[in-house]
Amino acid sequence: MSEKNPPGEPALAKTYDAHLVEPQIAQMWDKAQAFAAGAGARAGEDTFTIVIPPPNVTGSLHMGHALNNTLQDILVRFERMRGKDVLWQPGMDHAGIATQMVVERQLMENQQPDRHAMGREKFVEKIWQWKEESGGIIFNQLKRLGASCDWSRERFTMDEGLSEAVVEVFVKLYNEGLIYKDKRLVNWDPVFQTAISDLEVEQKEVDGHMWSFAYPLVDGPVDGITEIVISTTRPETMLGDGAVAVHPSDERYKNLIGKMVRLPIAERHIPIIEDEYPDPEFGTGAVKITGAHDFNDFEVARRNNIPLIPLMDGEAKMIVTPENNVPKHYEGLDRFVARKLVLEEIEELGFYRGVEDKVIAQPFGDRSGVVIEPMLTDQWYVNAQEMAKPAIASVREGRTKFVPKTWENTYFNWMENIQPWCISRQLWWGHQIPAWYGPDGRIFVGKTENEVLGAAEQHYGKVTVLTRDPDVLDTWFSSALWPFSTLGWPEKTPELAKYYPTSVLSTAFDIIFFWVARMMMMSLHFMKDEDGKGIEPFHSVYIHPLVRDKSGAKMSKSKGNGIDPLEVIDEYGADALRFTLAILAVQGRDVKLDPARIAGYRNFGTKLWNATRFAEMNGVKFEENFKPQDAKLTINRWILAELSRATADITANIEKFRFNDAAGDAYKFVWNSFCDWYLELLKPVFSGDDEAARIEAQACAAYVLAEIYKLLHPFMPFMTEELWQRTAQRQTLLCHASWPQATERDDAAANEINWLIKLVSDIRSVRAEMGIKPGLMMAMFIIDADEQLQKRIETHRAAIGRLARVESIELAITAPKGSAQIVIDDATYCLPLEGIVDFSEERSRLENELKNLDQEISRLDKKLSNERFVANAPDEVVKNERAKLAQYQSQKDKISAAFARIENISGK
RNA sequence: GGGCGGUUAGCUCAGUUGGGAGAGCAACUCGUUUACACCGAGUAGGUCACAGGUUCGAGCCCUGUACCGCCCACCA
Repeated sequence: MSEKNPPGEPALAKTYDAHLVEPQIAQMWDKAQAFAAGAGARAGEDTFTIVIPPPNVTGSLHMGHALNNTLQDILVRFERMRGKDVLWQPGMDHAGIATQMVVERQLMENQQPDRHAMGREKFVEKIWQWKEESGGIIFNQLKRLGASCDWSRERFTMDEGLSEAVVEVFVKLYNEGLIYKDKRLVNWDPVFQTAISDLEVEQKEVDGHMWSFAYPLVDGPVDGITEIVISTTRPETMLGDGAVAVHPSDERYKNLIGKMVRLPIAERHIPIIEDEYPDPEFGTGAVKITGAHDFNDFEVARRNNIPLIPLMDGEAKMIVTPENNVPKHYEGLDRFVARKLVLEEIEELGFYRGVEDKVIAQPFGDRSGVVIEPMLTDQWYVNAQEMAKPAIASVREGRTKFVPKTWENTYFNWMENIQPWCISRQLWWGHQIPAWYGPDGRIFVGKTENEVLGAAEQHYGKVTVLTRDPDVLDTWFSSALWPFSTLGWPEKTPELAKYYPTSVLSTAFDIIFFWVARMMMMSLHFMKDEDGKGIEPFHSVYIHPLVRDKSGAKMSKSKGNGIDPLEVIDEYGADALRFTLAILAVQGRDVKLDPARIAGYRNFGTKLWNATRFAEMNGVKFEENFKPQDAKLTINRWILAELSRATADITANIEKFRFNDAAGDAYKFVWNSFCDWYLELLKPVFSGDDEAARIEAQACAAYVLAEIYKLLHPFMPFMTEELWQRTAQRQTLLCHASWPQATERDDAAANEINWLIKLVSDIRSVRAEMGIKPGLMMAMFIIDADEQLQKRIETHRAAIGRLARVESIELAITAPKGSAQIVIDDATYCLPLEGIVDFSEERSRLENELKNLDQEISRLDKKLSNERFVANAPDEVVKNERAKLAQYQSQKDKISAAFARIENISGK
């Protein structure tokens, strides 16, 4: 007689302590350099590269970062386990305006001299100092999240190599005529006193007014008309008017074209011109033209040769010049103060013609939050229209794909209407533009000062002093080079050869224009194959959802509804946060994050932990020699089949970026299949007399657990690595273990266990509905049990007994008096209830079942008696429906019989 | 003004080629049998926004309507 197998003392603690484990695991990975480029790769496999969207050097981790980097890490860990040569390239960008802002504020707070007093060189030095001390804290935060970047390869957009790339690109594009300098209107931020690009301007609707002013005709009435009335939402700009425009078709003004009007206050004479721009239906149909402070007016002025008359300085304060002839008392006034004054004076002068309230769209600087002023300045531009062409073609022709695909529309829409990209910024922090000016203003562009000095000498015929352009480049200019500059370009490094092009880019939709589009343009221009064709920087662009709070509002500091990922990690662990974000990351829909969900998925981790603990208590040990295909026990064959199915599903879903489905598949397999049924069904095996069965079960459980650790590793890297290390003498880290393979499934075993699950569930339902005490052991009798069923009963007698609280199972010809009866397939299972419960309960239960069956049967009946269905539907569908109907019919017969018996017994 | 997305259980959402409406959470009823109360067993809950159409058959495809959200756009 073999000895029972008593549960052993567990070595694992009762609950998992993320706080304790995560730093230890992180350290272990770090020590092993587990995430270095190519670490764990198997020979003959492809490379897999992701460049991290570089966070701002000033940044700290918010939920959007947590989501994006979790998803990237899932991909990276998944591919690494698949044996690929993986590089996840980390780095950050210098964030021109943001960083300069931070340091300037710091100077102010410490009552130190401001940057102007300090001078450029010292100020930039100060920023570098700030960067060393407080920049890049986000990297430690990403490490806490478990991001498996190759941290040894960290880059910074301002470091030496990347700066070299920037200069190289600028000079080349300049020489090709794709970068040029131009004087035109730009979006000017009066707070930061720099130009910004269109993308950094946010149009917002605000309550405003539209005022009307009259400009009198200089040479007296025409057709009885003495003045022309214009409307404006920005009265102060009238001081800079260069003309009044009307539509050529506008009969009202036909005879006024070419006449002069007097501009009040500025007391200048300006012409009435015709142009297609004014809409005769809108307002008075006459538009004032302020070419130097309005984008539309600028175009009108340009094509009609109307002078552009600037009114403001860099702080958007009024200036007085001979050209604008603005009265002296306006000098230095803020534009909004000047607005009031113009209104007052116009009214005093008698030219005021009314006002109406109006919602107007106004441009705001995305960083400064103040109203942007269109200003006439010299700036550097990229000919984006030209560079967009190959970038559009790549997506059109499917060489780069967006996921979800719908974002391609957004991409095309923007790319096809792209405007020149203003790349110069009047800041000090950034890549200074490699352009120098001669005494006559001639431009010399080159990689180094020596290079341009040589060129200047040649041009002027003597050594000439040049002045360098003080401006720096838009931060996005250097970010646009990220996929190749981080790999060493312009040097021909082995990394560049190996890891470019990258595989996937993961980012938020609002970055498509800022970054994705520009990486496409730059990469296609500079990275060429042997035939000179541009190579796309990545094959897939995954656009991740936005994280919102649980009621759908955007998380923001000002609203105070943000959830700090670091606080979440402190409370629940990084694994819980990651799993939650992954299972919520549905394509094409925002993530609404409810903290309750995080607790729920933390529980999932605990569940797995305890499953391992339970296994350990029952002598489950990893057996190198266990061969899943040789498993004999039905229950083992079943769980292996389920494992295979889960493996296939999870793999396919990660490949498709369906993170929520992948996480959901893993969740269901672990909790519902493995814990709820497999471990429960193994309990009698562990405590039973069949030693061979026990040994196989122990090995199989260990095997499945190990596969679970692998499958969950991309989602919950810390806990799974910990369990992996603790459950066997492992030669490898889990993060380098081979990703599971789906195998052939045993359908017979699946059928058998599904029957068992159904039987146990049904018995439990009946017991609960009848109000039978949970502890009460019952007898069961089976009618119409065929040979196969009898065999199954023998196999699973112990399991049924334990899980359904059934102490004896016997065959019978008829149902014993007063039984509850369950019909599964062709057999009827009877639980004698006499003396235990009232039969009215059982009667109504059976009635209910009959009602449901009748409904299904009549539905199918109707369907199948519809000739058109039988004629038109595929044969297979019709066959299935017929089979279902037959099954329901037979089930109905059995239940009717059971019902009749009950009626007999209760003597009703 | 143009474009995109959404509307499915009390809440948050799945539902990938049209073929018997699903999950998690919450609720309710029970409960400690070899792990886990961060647990187990069970129960209830839906006119798939609305109106048409295509089809043997529609949550899914088409048309329209309503409401919500987002993006882009220069009406002074």
